[in-house]
Amino acid sequence: MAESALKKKENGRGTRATDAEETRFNILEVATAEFADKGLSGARIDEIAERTNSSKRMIYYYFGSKEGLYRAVLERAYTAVREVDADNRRDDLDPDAALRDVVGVTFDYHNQHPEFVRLVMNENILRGAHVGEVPGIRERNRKVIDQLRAILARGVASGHFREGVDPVELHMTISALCFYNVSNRYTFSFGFERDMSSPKALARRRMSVIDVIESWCRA
Amino acid sequence: MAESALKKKENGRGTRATDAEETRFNILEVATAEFADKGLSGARIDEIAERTNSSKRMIYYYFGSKEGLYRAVLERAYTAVREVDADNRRDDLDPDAALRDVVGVTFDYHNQHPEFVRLVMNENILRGAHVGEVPGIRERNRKVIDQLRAILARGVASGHFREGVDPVELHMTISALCFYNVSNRYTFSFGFERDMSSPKALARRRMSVIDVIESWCRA
Amino acid sequence: MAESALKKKENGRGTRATDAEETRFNILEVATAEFADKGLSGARIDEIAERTNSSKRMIYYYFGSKEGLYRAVLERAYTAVREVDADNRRDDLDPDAALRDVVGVTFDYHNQHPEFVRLVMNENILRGAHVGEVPGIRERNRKVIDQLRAILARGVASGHFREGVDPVELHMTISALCFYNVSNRYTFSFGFERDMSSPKALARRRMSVIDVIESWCRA
Amino acid sequence: MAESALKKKENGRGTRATDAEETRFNILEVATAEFADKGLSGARIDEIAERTNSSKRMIYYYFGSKEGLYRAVLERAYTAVREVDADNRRDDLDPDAALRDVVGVTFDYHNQHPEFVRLVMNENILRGAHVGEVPGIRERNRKVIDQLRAILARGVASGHFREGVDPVELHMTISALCFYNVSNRYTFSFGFERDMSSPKALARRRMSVIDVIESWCRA
DNA sequence: TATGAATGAGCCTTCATTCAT
DNA sequence: TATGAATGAAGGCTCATTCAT
Repeated sequence: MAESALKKKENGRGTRATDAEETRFNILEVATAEFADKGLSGARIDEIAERTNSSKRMIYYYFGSKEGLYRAVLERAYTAVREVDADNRRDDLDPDAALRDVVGVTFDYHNQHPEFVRLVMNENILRGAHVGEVPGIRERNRKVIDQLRAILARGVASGHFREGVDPVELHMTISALCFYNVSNRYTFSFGFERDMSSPKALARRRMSVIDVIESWCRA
Repeated sequence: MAESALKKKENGRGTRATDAEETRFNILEVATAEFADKGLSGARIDEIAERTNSSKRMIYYYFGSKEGLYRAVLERAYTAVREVDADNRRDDLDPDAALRDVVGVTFDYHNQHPEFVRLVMNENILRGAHVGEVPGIRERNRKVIDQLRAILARGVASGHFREGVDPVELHMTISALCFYNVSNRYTFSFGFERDMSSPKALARRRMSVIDVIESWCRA
Repeated sequence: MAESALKKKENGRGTRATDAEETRFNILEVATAEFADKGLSGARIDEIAERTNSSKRMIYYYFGSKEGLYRAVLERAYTAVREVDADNRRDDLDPDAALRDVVGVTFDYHNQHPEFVRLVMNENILRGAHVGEVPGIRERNRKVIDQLRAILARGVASGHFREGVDPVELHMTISALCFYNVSNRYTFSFGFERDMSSPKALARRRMSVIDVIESWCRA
Repeated sequence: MAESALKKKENGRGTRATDAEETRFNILEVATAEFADKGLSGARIDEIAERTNSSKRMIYYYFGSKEGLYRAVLERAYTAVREVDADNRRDDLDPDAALRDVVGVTFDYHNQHPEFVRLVMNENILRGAHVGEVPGIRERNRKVIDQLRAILARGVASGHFREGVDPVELHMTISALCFYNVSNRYTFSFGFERDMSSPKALARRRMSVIDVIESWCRA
């Protein structure tokens, strides 16, 4: 992660700047957990400050306000996703395997990052009030769509996939299936008395989701 | 809706009983909007009271606490869904048409009831803290699953559907696709610059979702 | 007790009046317990009403206000004491035995009626704001003092008691010793790790108190 | 008083720390008056805050809750008593004079500190719910008992006092007589039409109380 | 850069009391 | 006489934010 690197960033003048970045980083870590846990209105500045290595005053010093801190948290979460996607190169896989890989990786990321899912849920509760101020989201998404479009094109060319699958629709479908599994875990697993968190249940669902996507694209 | 009926419930003695139920009903309506809008912690009892025909004191008279009111709202929302499902009889449709109907109705319900979607989102933010106290959820869900199981069985028998589709997985898939379209509307439509609310966009997505489900079940 | 008699008071017209008195009586019983338990400000009208056979409205119907009810409770408690004192005739005892009897009976009454002690405590917390409106207190007290004065006089005449003991001072001394044992039971028994409520402890303290009074009056 | 000393506590860095203690002290002073006046349930946080040099918010900052403030007040009152007792050395007085001194000082303290008496009354109304959390009470009391035991022993040795007087019983008797004179002032002075607050009345009662104790212990 | 103290506005909740029937 | 519904005022408590040092 980029943030880990920041922690040890050295400079010639001493340790001051590094301390500042460490403080910022530490606050963000704590705040991410809090906002993901309770939402914007449910989180408490006092509680965040308490779990921090620094103080409440520092939160305002660095982030200006509760909303400013929330925005910084949201941005950091989206940035982390971007980095994951950027890492993946699938040009050497055949279209079908590439698609399965995209779906699988997406599924795994959501499960491994419930805090991201919860932040996005909360942002939608707020009707996207702050997402507009997070830079770079659209660029990242275009890349994601481009990648899917390329895979689809290769699949159509190779006869694996049917024509007419819109890459944005495809992404929305993948995203919905992966997101829901984490976002609605509590109400669904209670209401349908079905475990959704065990490795076994996740593995099974993972396969189902891949299967859904594949059967939809197949020629 | 059942509540509308209550409003006019007649009794021999006059209108008193009806007034109390009207008050309760009115509070629930307003509270549903508020909790769906801002979540449990974001909603304000004062604001709910203001938009009500009665007073803050009456909220506590009838519901005991903010959480008590929230639970009543949650229960009412789930009850409303149950009633919709119960109304639908699909025995006279062929399996394929029945399945398409189920998906379409589910899709429409979510779009027409964003407040339900938002309440469920919020309840998941709260890690399902209150859903356990809403009676009847599991019974209703069993009926939903039974209905899907029957459709799947008929489809397998007629050769339309493949074997091995688990009805709970199927429901989860349908639900995810319909839910996400409303729940993540704000972040998705911003991030991918795609309209998700216009009648045209909804009609298109509705078809896609039906198509996803159908192609997954098809033999 | 006079109140018990009221419960069954019959009249020619039916049961209406009796019901009313029963209601009043029942409210007073419950209110006495509540006010003795929590004090005037700590007691809750709602809770009193709940434990009553009737309703909150009836409390206001019969007693006008929370304070009115409190005054009625106070009056009833003082009336009960009066009746106990009136019952006691000690002319046939020798002065020493009579004095011992007065002290013993007073000690026992306080222990058997902690609710009376607590009501008086509370009234003193209120700086005696309502005791002035309770009729008959002074008359009763004059009788008590007269009785003590007579006993002292007989004792002086017989050579048992010294001269110069003021009957009001004597009553104050008796009262203080009997009252404190109940009123300060909680802080004292905690602070000095001494049981003050067991039959054994009470019997011992009873003897001490009698002894204190006796040795003070003895010639 | 220890608190007065705290007000001027000096430190090298300036006056900040002192300000905080002043605020705490000021709140405690006002709260003591309020709780002594109205009891725990009768006291109003708003009113306390108003009479303070600081604000309602500060009360919660320093004491957490109304009960927390009440406990702090109770502790301070008990601490003050301890200090008074600790000051008194009576080894150079003969047993009789020492006992008279103990009783007189106790009598005076109660009269000069009605707020202490009222706090203890209130705590007993609450059935000693908080006294257990006040540290040091038992230690202080043991010292008081030890002192009495020593006086009694000296008196028995010198032939002034009889044997068999239990020091705890003695303390209870002294305490009862001194406490009652303040605690039941309102109901008693009304009921018996006797002044209990004038210097003259107090002086007279003081002598009586000393006399009661003395005659009880005398050989 | 850092910290403990302080704050005003507002939040959830409760109370004694009254009204309509 | 009796009851459920309703209320205004206030009570305890919490929040995000700022100040003094």
